[in-house]
Amino acid sequence: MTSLAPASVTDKPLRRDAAENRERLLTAAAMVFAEHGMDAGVEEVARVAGVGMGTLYRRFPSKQALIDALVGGIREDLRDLARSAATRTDGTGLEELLVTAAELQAARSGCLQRLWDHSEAGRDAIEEFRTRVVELLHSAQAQRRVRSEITSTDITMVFWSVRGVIETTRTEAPTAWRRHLEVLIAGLRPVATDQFASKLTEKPLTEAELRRITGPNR
Amino acid sequence: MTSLAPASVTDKPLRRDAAENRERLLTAAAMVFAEHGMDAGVEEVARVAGVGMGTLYRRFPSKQALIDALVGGIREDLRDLARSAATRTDGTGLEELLVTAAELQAARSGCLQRLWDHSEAGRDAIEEFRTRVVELLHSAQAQRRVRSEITSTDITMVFWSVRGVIETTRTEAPTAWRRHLEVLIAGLRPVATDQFASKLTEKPLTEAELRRITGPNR
Amino acid sequence: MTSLAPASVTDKPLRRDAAENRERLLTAAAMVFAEHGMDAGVEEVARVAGVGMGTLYRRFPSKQALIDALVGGIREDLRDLARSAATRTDGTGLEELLVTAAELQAARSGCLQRLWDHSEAGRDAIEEFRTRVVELLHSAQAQRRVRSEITSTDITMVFWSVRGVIETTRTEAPTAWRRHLEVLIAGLRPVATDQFASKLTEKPLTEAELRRITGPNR
Amino acid sequence: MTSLAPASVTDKPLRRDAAENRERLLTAAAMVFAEHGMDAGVEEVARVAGVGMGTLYRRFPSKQALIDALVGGIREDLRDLARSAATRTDGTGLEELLVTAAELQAARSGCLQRLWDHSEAGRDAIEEFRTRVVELLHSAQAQRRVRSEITSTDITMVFWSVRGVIETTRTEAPTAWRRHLEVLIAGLRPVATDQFASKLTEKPLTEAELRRITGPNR
DNA sequence: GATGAATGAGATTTCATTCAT
DNA sequence: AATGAATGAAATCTCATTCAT
Repeated sequence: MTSLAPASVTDKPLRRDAAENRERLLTAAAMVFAEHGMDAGVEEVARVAGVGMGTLYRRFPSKQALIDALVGGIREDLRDLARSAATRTDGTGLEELLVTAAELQAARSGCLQRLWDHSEAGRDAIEEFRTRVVELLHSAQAQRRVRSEITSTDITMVFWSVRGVIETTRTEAPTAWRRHLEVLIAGLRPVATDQFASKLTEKPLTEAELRRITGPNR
Repeated sequence: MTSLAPASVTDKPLRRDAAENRERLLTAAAMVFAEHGMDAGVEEVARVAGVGMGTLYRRFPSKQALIDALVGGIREDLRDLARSAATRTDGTGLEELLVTAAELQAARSGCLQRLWDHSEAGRDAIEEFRTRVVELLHSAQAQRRVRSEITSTDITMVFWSVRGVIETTRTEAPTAWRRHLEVLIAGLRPVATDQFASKLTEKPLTEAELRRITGPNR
Repeated sequence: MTSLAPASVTDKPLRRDAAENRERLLTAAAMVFAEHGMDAGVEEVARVAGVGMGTLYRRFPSKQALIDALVGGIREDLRDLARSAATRTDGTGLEELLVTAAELQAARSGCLQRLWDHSEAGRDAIEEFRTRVVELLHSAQAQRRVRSEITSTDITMVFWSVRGVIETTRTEAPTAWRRHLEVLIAGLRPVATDQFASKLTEKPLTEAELRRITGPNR
Repeated sequence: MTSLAPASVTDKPLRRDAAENRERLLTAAAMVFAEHGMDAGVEEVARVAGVGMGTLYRRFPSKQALIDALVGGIREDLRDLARSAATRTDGTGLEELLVTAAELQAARSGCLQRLWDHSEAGRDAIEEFRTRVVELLHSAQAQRRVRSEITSTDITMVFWSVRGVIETTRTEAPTAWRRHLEVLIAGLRPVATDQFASKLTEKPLTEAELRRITGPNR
């Protein structure tokens, strides 16, 4: 997993102390937002990071920018997880990704509601992530680990779905989502031709709809 | 489905106009919170309801109380949906409830994050709801519509899970959750004995954990 | 002289207490800004007005809006002074206006630097003011009280010029501008044909330039 | 005209690079304050000067000190202009000074409001300036270029007055003050004995008042 | 000596709640 | 009882000044 928020390659590198403070602020923000939600004050974030308010605002020009940096970092981590999963050739990469991405969401709860929305931060990363998901899905389907009806948007909805469980259980049962994910994966499997075989009858979420949800805010 | 928020039976009945204002406020709050989230101001709620701030605070002693009333109403509606599903005797009641409860969550998005937490509002309703879920699950399992490994906490997590999809898609694809719910239900089905049969290996969420999540805040 | 800030005719009238607070805030702002400049904090304004911060921000959505209201009020007062001066038929109206407008600037020092700039507040009033100045100038010239070379922009510059004296002297010699205005008016008088007769050689400020200075900010 | 801000004779001379930085900072400050007013941040000044914040604060212990240095420089320039005007023996020195001092104010707009106040910077220079103005006035009066009623404080108010025009017009009509100054000078001329002869009736600003305005802050 | 990051007090603005009309 | 104006604590953000590198 990469650092919380690597400096963009186009910006001049930060001085070492500045970069350190940036990391501390992102870590602190992750903690504070995870605990109190994104309504938590920036003062608390600065306090936890052990820096002054001015430092926070020197590194991030607004609270929103801080949140964006957090979200961007998670999205880059998601991309890296997808790359890693893509190295599997036996069709299990998708399942690996479902698990590792859920672990990531569980570890970074606190700004998950921004993770899947229009926000610009980490756009490239999330685009690559989605491309990898398509490939991983095809590979899984080729190996008959996932039935052919399933679309990549169905997989994307699994990430959203897991988020709902994580946010509800994070405090009291922080690994409960693992059980739920097993049920979800079971739902993706090819179906035996039996009495209650669950053929999907609803139309999948279209790519266009997905882009309206996660794509750039028009 | 019951009224949005019937006065508790222990309170003296409100005058008719007062009761009307109460309903208007709850309806307005549902709309406003659905659109702007619970960070929306109470002034906006009062404005949409067409009443003054004083009236809002006469009916609900705090913003929290207003939210609680909303949540309580939804919980009572959930209970009613469960009662209704319980009238089915063919084992399909659980599936009916999963769908109707999701429809309810979709219609009442805006305070869903409070729906499944500790809050006191509608406690009795949510307790009865859970009892009914247990019965419905047993009935479904008796009819082999759901495999025996599934526990009632697994079902509860389905509600939480659907919430994640609803919150992400409500604006752009308000029925997308239906497709996802199909996948989820497929995951509950008995598994054919084939290569990738999805035996659940993770331990289910325990009743105790569930109570720590949704039970009274200690 | 009109009230500090008459409610615009298009807005619904304020409740009496609200209107009172509005006036108190404008009066307080005039005092505070006059004393400490426009850098003075809004908290001080609220304190002097004897109201809470929230009240200030209920009446004026931003500090800028408060300043605009002040400026708009002064501009309306300027217009009224011009109207009043216009009732004179003996050519002395212009001189009356120069004096009364200076008195007004002296009484409302504190936001004078905004009085003559692009700001939108009281635009109609300032436009009428300028029209009246043209008429008053013509009348004065017809009576040979002002020499014919003088343009209305020369008169406008007299207002700006007086402001410079007022701002410098307001604390220590609050009526010093009266003497200076006499010198200025002497400079407007017809010139006897003597040795150092001051024919004006510089081109006057054009109307177009004047509008770029005081007109709407493009 | 002297350098922007020669080091005080009592300080040890600065190293050449330090002196250079000092000049660059003063030049930058003049530009920045002229454009954005004295509310402009010191960071902007340092940026324009091409030095770091630390350097700025090494040269000037506070923002106020920077402004004082600017003001002091302008005051020394004013003194030099007065000295230069004093070389004229034909009574036109005063008029020359009025023009050149106005040109200086126009060129150094940005801290004009501090130029004529209590601030200590360049006190000696401004004192000499005032002495020269008295001499120049007497000379002009001896040559009948200025009428005898005019006092030196009247002349001082002309500088303040011109400032008002410069500050209002500097962006859009940077030479408009020249026309106004002509009107002002006309107001100083001896008056023909005609109908509307402008005898001055207001008492002039006294020396004592002037000192309260521009003298040391008690 | 120069740099620019860090500081934190103070500024503006918001909003849940109270209260006079 | 209803209204909406008033309240003020708390939030976000700025910037003159200090300090570690």
